[in-house]
Amino acid sequence: MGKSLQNPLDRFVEQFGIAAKQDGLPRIAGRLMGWFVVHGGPASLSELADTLHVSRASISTNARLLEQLGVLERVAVPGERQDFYRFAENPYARLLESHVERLQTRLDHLTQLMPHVDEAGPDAVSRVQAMREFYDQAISSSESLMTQFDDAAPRIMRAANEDRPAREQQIRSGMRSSRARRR
Amino acid sequence: MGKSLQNPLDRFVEQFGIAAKQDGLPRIAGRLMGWFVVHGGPASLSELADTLHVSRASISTNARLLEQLGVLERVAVPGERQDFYRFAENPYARLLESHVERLQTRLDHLTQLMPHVDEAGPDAVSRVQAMREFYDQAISSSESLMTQFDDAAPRIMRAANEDRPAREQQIRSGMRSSRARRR
DNA sequence: ATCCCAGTTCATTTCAAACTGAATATTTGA
DNA sequence: TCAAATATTCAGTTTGAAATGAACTGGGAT
Repeated sequence: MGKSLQNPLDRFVEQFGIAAKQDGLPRIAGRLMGWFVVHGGPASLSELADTLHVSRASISTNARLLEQLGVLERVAVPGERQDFYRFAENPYARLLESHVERLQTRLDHLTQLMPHVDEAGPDAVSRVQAMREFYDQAISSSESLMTQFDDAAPRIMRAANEDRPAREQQIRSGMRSSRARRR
Repeated sequence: MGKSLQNPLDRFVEQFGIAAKQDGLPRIAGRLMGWFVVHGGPASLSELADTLHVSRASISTNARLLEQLGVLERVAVPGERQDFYRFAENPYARLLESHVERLQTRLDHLTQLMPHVDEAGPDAVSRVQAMREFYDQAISSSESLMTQFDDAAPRIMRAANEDRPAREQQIRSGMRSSRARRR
């Protein structure tokens, strides 16, 4: 069993499954996402259930979850009755949006705490303030990152650069980076 | 049962516990962290086990986990044999470091995939490249955020501003922010 | 109208992680 | 060195989420 570890593509799918668990998503959602990163789609639910060796119910549930998160999109294939999903053209802005929402919730908790924390002493007040500041900065940072992956605003800019592919700048700076395999 | 929901301070501790689960930490680790944000410490393991109503074993394990993450510090209290923990002066840089490490792992997986992904077609190559770029940017963003909360570099700056408290700038900009309770 | 096909929902099962109590190790003080 | 106090480790239990199979729903086609 576990024969899939040989093939690099399958291995990647499994790695994504593990990674997903680490940030609170079901393992199957991660494997689905990994599969679509590689294979793109469109793919039907039955197809996916078959290749990932999980029940159709799980695929259905998790595909809809990923659709919710903006990672997958449902597309119609002419002459086919089944639902098809494919990897969204640009899921990144949406992913960041979800991330920001989580951070915002934490910040809200801290803010709700503020009026009551003084009864725990003046140090408590500054600890909470410092943490609020941290989340505030983290949110700003993620929002700023979002704009780099957002289709809406950049579309205006892109008019002036229509000759080159939309993502080229991103990809090039990725290539330039020496971050690969460091650590 | 569940009487703690009345007190805002306890409620906050529980909220932190839930939040911790969402990013893959044990619930008790989150509750501990929340408790220390409010109460600061130093506190002994027995004390913590008592006030959070969990076993001493769990406290021990999770306190060490948080120590590992740089959230808590072990301190000696004169004349006491027990270990005492307190909230770290500045856990934020460390927290970001852990976050960056996780992102880096994902990026590594993508990089390892690169040499094999072309067999899935040219679209696969650009999807993986786009995702690598996303993680690359996310890492840069978090690292840049890190510098704002890092004690090491700013310590040089601070020499010129020794008259005012170290965290003041952070706190003030937190006050200025109008992010609270939006959404 | 009825049959078929595909997707969703739901009750149940499975499984992994968290938590616990007890045993063990370690440290401190006499 | 021994005894007392404290921390850690570990085997077992509990818990909750994830995954499943089966029942249900809806929507085309015949």
